[in-house]
Amino acid sequence: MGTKSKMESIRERQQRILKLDKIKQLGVNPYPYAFSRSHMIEEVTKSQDELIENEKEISLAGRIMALRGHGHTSFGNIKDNTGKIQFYIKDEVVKEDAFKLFKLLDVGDFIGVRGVLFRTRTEELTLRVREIELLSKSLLPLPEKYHGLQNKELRYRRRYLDLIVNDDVMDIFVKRSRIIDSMRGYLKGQGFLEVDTPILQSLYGGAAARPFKTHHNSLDIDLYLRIADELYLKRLVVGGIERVFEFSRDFRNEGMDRSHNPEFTMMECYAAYWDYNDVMKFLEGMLASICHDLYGGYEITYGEYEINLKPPWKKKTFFGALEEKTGKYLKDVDNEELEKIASERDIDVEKGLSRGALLDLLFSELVEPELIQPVFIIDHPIEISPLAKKHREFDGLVERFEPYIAGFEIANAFSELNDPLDQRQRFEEQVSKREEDSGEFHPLDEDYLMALEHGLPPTGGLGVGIDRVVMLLTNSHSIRDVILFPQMRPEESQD
RNA sequence: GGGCCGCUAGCUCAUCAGGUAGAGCACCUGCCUUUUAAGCAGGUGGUGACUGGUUCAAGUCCAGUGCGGCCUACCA
Repeated sequence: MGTKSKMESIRERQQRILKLDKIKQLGVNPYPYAFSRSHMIEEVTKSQDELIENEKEISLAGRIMALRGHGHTSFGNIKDNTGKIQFYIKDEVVKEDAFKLFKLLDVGDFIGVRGVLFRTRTEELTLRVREIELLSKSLLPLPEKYHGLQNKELRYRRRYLDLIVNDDVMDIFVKRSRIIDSMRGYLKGQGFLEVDTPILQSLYGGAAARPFKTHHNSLDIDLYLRIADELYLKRLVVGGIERVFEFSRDFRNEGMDRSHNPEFTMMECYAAYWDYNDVMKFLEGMLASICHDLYGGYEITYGEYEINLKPPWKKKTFFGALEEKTGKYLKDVDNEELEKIASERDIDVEKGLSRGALLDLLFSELVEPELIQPVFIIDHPIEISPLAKKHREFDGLVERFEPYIAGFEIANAFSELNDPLDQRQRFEEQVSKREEDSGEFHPLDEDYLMALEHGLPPTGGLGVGIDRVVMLLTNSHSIRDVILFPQMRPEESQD
């Protein structure tokens, strides 16, 4: 049978190819090179009174979104990146060939039009077309004009259609871009330098996650896609870049769900001479500023919640928050007791979990879901924070914080561990624990330790989950709605 | 990984109890010089995700596979 092409079964495509031939017979190139437009549609809408009054000839370009033919005339709509406008074309107004061409156009085609604005009987702003140019002929039809594209699978796989048809989707990705601009501007305004560090790393680190593995042919070595850029950025602080940041695409070879995509974007930044208190102030200020840039205020709606991002945000210690829920201060409580507390609350506990894992579990089950308004959870147990500096006051804790908003963690930060001998010891503990768990060999990052031994100043560091921030600020409930091309299984297996 | 649900025309969806499929939009033909989910008349379009089973007969029942959605778990 050979390959069955879905395309070839579409009759409409064949119809459009016939039209394409007729267009060529008119001497028209259906795929010309450029078109100069005088206005964007949004500008036209804004200054419509003036444009109508002066009968100013304008030119617009865009995709045909609708056609309503009436014999000798036609109405239609074109859409550009700023909006949509109705046009009106009448056979007596345009040249004969132009009307012939128009009759061969379809919804989905790109056109350029020149003419003068007027208002119809129903007061709709409309361009009376004097000249029309085909800018690109489309062969496949757009989704249905009223219901649009609903099927989520198709929306993710053919995001371009989703963007054409669902304005709110376009809006999310415009906002995503603006959020990143705003964050970058804020960082630069505070003297941070943007850098690029390796994505292909021979040794991965900076987080606890399984990596993607690849191979470099001419070096004949295995490489990993980074799971974090933390260790490289701190090398740069050692190198004298006192404030440094990177928007880092990270890759983690783990499960996917509403808040995890295998590749995602993290903004990490490091500032010499800051501790985690400084970072907290910085972060709340930055997020509030981004929100203000976007919406002109600090209040946002996320699902059923009204959230206020205005600083200062509350702070709760990790164990303090747990104590509120369990009535017990758990810092010095042993594993057996922790397991008991979990099972009393119907939390499934696997046997042999480490103390850190148990605490983490209790926290995410009991505390996390209730952290709706912005709050900094601070001073985590040392077991789950191998890169954070020991707490200046409390034994067994580190100077770390995680801000929670709307029930999920949006960042992770600490006073960076800059004692090279302490770091070595913590790495060694991590490594042996991981080897126990997975049976794999995990080499120490000696190169990073060497950098630390040359001296890292006191440093505050921060990693912000960009996708989650975008979710929060666009009221999106799946990470797939804020990533243009989320990871999907291939549609057809290749033979 | 587990549970539930979905997959029917390009798109959005029907098809109640098994009798070889329908609508709207889109497309084609005709009519229509201010319409806007334009209208009117006529028409084309389906390997019912895929594979197998039960049955005289399967989109419909059963099993498996694929892809997806929601929930859940794992994972920071």
